[in-house]
Amino acid sequence: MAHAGMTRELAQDGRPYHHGDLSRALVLAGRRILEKEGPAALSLRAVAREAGVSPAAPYHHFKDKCDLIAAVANEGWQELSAAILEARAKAKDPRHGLSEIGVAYVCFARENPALYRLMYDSACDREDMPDHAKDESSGYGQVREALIAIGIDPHNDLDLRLATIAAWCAAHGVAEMAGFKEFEGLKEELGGEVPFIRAILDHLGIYARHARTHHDA
Amino acid sequence: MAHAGMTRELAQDGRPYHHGDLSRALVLAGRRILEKEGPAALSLRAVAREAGVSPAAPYHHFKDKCDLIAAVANEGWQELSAAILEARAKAKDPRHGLSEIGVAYVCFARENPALYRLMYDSACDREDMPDHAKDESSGYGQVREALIAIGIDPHNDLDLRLATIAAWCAAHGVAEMAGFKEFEGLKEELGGEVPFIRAILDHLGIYARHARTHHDA
DNA sequence: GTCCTATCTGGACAATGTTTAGATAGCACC
DNA sequence: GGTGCTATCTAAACATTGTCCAGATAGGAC
Repeated sequence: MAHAGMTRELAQDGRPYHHGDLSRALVLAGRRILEKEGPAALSLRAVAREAGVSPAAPYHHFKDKCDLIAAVANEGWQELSAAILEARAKAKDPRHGLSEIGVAYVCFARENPALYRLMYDSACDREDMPDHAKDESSGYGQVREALIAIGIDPHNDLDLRLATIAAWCAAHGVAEMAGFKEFEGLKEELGGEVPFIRAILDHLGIYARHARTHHDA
Repeated sequence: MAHAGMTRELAQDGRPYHHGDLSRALVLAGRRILEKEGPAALSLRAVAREAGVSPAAPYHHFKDKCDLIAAVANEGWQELSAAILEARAKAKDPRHGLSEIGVAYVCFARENPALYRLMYDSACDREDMPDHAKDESSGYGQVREALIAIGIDPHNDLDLRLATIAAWCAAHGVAEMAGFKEFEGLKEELGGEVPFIRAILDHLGIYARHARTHHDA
């Protein structure tokens, strides 16, 4: 058989199953294609090709093409969560926590634009926020604690919820808009992309609150 | 010929060419499909079918599929511009202008979710903001004037530009996030979608500034 | 060693974006 | 008023995509 050699070749590198952990390999292949060839090239067949399997193979691990890209998106959300966690931990003054979260969020989106769009699209297709955004320990919870550290009354639940959503909306908006090339001049004026992001976020409500209390003090 | 009758039928309503103003007809067909069957169904062939022409016909009016959907998106931007203009005009107190713009922007996106996403995608594919957003008389200019009315120093060009961008980012962020079904409970608590949108925007920097000056006064 | 089941392949199908050659019709010109 | 020109449209074809199905393959349980 022609593909007997192929099977052996793939089995050589000690993978558990027929072709190893295809599920994982497909997700990795998907990200590779996304980064190198853009979102338009991210087809099921291309992913299968990149992983070295037939076009039908992915259907044993994912119900759909959507299901596969949802898995890729999920990886993205995990990394974003990690970045948020790290950013808040890195802030010396807890009052800067939210601001750092915002910068980290936007920076992640700017460094992985295609992935971020995939992440949002995938979430929005089911009209449901990704689990990692809702998770207490990584997304929603981190923002809420940062807001409390800034001075939002933790007992005013309505206000706290609204502020959390607002912070999330603002970060998403900046993340997606910051890519337009109209802003390149402004970025240079401000000395780079990160200062630009900070400047925009500073104009946005809760993100500016630390600045205000800072100025007031 | 089979299509001779068809041609006559379309020529009856006084259109200039073979099948009339196909360019326009295709854009309208595109929007109809987008509304009724969602963005996934918006294929070139489906649009041609809906307009009653062959799959190759659109290529005489649009260079690409992208070019066609860009035309659909362009219509969307025009309507959004009109909505913004109207919202600002309707505000009694000029200090409420920006706030009204924000609500109108988000409401438009919520009423035409598929179209709004198409608009953003189409703009972001060429990494270039849509012309209507940059236009002095409809997009950028309206926001800037509303900001000046709110008290932003018109001579501080850097701050004015940053504030304009921030306002745009915030509106975009809320527009896209407001669709998640996690917020439905909150919307009910606040008495509908518009109050919800207002509440979020009020937590976002410049949109809240009128509220602050209002409270201060 | 034999069966079971998960996993993969090859081939097929409909649908899509796009191109090509050829038909059609409005328009200018003689 | 007929003749060509050119824009517009059709029909047919091509490669590619998502998806499904029958059959091959192999790891694990008994």
